[in-house]
Amino acid sequence: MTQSRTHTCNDLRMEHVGRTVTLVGWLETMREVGNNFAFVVLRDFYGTTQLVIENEDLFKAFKALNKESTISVTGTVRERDSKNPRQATGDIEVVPQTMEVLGRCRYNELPFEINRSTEADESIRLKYRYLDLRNPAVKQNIILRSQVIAALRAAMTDHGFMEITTPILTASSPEGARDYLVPARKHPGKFYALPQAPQQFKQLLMTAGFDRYFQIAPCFRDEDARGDRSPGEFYQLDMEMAFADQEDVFAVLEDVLPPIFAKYGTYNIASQPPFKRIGFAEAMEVYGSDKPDLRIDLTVQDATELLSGIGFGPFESNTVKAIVVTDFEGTRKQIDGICNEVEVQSGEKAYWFRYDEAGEIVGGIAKFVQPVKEQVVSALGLTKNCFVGLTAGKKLTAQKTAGVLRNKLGNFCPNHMDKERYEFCWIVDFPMYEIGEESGKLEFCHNPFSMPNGGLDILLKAERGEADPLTINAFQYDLVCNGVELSSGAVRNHDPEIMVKAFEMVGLGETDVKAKFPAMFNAFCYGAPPHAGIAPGVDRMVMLLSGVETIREIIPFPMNKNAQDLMMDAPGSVEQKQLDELHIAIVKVEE
RNA sequence: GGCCGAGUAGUUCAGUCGGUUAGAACGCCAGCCUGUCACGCUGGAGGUCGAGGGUUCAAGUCCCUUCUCGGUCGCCA
Repeated sequence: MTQSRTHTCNDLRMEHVGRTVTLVGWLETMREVGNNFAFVVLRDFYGTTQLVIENEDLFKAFKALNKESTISVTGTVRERDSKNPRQATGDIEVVPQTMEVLGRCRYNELPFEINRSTEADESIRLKYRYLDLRNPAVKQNIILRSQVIAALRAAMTDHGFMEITTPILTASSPEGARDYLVPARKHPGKFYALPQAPQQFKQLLMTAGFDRYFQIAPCFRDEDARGDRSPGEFYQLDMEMAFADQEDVFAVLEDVLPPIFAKYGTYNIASQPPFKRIGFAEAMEVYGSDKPDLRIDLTVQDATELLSGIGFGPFESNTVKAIVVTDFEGTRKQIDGICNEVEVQSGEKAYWFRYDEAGEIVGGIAKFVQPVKEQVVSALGLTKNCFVGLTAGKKLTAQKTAGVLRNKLGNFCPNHMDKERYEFCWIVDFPMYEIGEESGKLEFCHNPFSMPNGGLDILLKAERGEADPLTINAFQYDLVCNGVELSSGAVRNHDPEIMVKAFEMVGLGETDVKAKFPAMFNAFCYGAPPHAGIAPGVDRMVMLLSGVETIREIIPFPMNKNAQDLMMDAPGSVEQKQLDELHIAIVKVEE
């Protein structure tokens, strides 16, 4: 019978000296110093403890073991001759009298060294994720994830929200991302779909009379991966409130998120409520992005009138945007580097000139700016030793490129960006409709569930030609933190009549609404409460808090870029019998 | 799907102008070492240079094809 542990590998301190203890864990390393004498590092979830082997039999037993075997040792705690201040248990060591092997590691060579696993090739880390996770630094991100989720649950519950689970097997939704389909054995030729989000269910919960719902909800979308977007599945803090509007939703998240960011984040400073609110149009105009990083104090100015006619080709009959950077210190090479990065990321060129110490326009496109120097200096408010970054193109292109340039300049200039904090903002007043690039016709800009600002009246006005549909805003909002889009939400359209009218604007009608969202449309005909909600991405939140570069670092068992689980070997083949039961035939398609 | 980058020992990488037996560090194995903690010292094993084809007297290196991985754009209402 194995003696159970009396302490963890992070427990023992000077006060325990002289005690007999039992520790369990993984054999991390063995340092032989002399004959029949060695130091062993034992590691468990909580930490590490040094063992000293002085006994010949034990020495042989340990030497015969491969690293990463699990063992149990019973021995005496002793003060160390030479203490290690970098180890929590560094003042003491344990002298084992007995050692029992609990789980032998069969391999003397591992795919990578545990404590340096992050340096290994990612495919190998993913295949041996259970070894990768033994690395305390890797494990820490998963611990953080667990703590953040626990804190979110507690905060939401405190605010009167109730966690309710919604179906994982549901119906395919006609719009949005590509669905993951599941064949229905009892219904040949038909399919379930995994939910892209619990969107419709949470709105139905509101209609059913639940007042405040939330869920740490798994969402499934069959779209290609990114550094900050895991393929296949991700988690949202999904929430919805009945008889509530935009202000109610904002108030909840402004209350819930800052303390959690301040407590668990790499940086311990977070925006205090109320978060800054920026209209979509203003965000594009001033920050060149609908997810501005407010840690950067630079803004975009319009310089179309000023510079489009100065004879510089790329500016000719285009919108021109300028970003003025005061007290700029950068070499020609660094400026070229920034412009090059902008071009790689946006596909558009950035231009520049400087207003130097002597009050001269120099560098970049200075030659073209020189003749209008006085106007430029006064219009852009230039002070000596200024850098001016410029972008051009059609309005949206010039704005977006300026947004990329703004980020690059901010990250380059420490005096224009205080990185060590979390800056939240709301982006509000998204347009309800846009002209589709391919169709050339009016389309929903974001999603058809949002309530138009102005309700039925504004839609009727637009129908009568008294209002431009492109100026209609939706009660829709994004929460942005440090340039990352954390979530989208909206006041929902809970009125069947307004739903139909909203669809009619884009050439659809009641039949389409009923066909696409039958449950919701029918439900709303039985008396629906006005409701609003939002769904911050849990993975992105944890990513921001931990400061890691890729989303895979904060997912316990991530898939690779091609949506494969290398550890479980998924997706994999199945037996013919399974396919037969599901009425599925595999057909080879010639490319 | 497009573009960019990478693929050489168990791992991370180097490998010049195409030219001798493809190297280093860590890991592994053996020996030595009684206060190490990235222990140290000595020695050793370990390679289909992602795969296939081509050019050449000669290819890790040049050319073509292809596979895999990562980044990015498309995509993600």
